[in-house]
Amino acid sequence: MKIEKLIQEKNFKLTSARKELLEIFFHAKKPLSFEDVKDKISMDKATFYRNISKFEAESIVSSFESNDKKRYYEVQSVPHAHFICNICNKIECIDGLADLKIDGYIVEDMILKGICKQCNK
Amino acid sequence: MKIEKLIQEKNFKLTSARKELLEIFFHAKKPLSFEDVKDKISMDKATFYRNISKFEAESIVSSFESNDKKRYYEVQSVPHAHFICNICNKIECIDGLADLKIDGYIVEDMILKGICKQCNK
DNA sequence: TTAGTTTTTGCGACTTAGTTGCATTCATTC
DNA sequence: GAATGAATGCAACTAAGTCGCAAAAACTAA
Repeated sequence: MKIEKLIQEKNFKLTSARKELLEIFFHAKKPLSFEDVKDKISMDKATFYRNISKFEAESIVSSFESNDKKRYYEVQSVPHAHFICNICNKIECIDGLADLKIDGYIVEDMILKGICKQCNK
Repeated sequence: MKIEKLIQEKNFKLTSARKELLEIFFHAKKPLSFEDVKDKISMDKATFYRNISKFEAESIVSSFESNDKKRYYEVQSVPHAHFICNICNKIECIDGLADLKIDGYIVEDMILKGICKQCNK
């Protein structure tokens, strides 16, 4: 099971909270907030945030703030941009954008805001 | 005085809170949060947020969330991107990026995150 | 100028995402 | 299968932003 292996590689204790969390994030098609996760599994928010913060420190997940004051998390995989709709607040992953070079800066993440396909009809 | 005129054009009452706020934002070189503003002038946060929200509704200012859970505001002028440093959290305006076209979407804003010039030394 | 109406302000109470301290429970190691 | 160090859950807390309300300021017309 690759999730168990990943946890042990990082020298984290193998707890069911961690397994459940990573299970959810590895199967998610889009970034999730704590609210999204707690609808799927019962977990104290302190446990969620403490584990997520460890996962981020180990570069297993990455995160960003959306329009709704919530932070969204996803498993780090292929670099891609995120589109946040200013009308419906939906978050979508956008692949295939050439990565941006700006002199002297390292661009690690790109967030686009505007009007999504659904709302632009 | 262009600020007075602007307020009156929008049919807002000409109060000193509004004049002071717009004065600050028109002269700012980068987006500001409420915290930044209250260091410059004494203003109740409710007054700040209520006025800012009116300015946004009238497209006088625009805003985005940063890494630090705060919202940053600036006067709407030439469209440009923002760079947020993941290390020092500083926000910079980035001009001269070609605007991105994505089929079916309207891109209104671009936020880049990564490592800024200062931190990348 | 003033009297009347409406809008804005400031205060305090509230909301909500996220954090922290602490006692209990659990995973690991010998 | 005990010892021990880390992880969990709970409750209390923090901080950005919102809301209701009474007082104050802006505009309007006489």
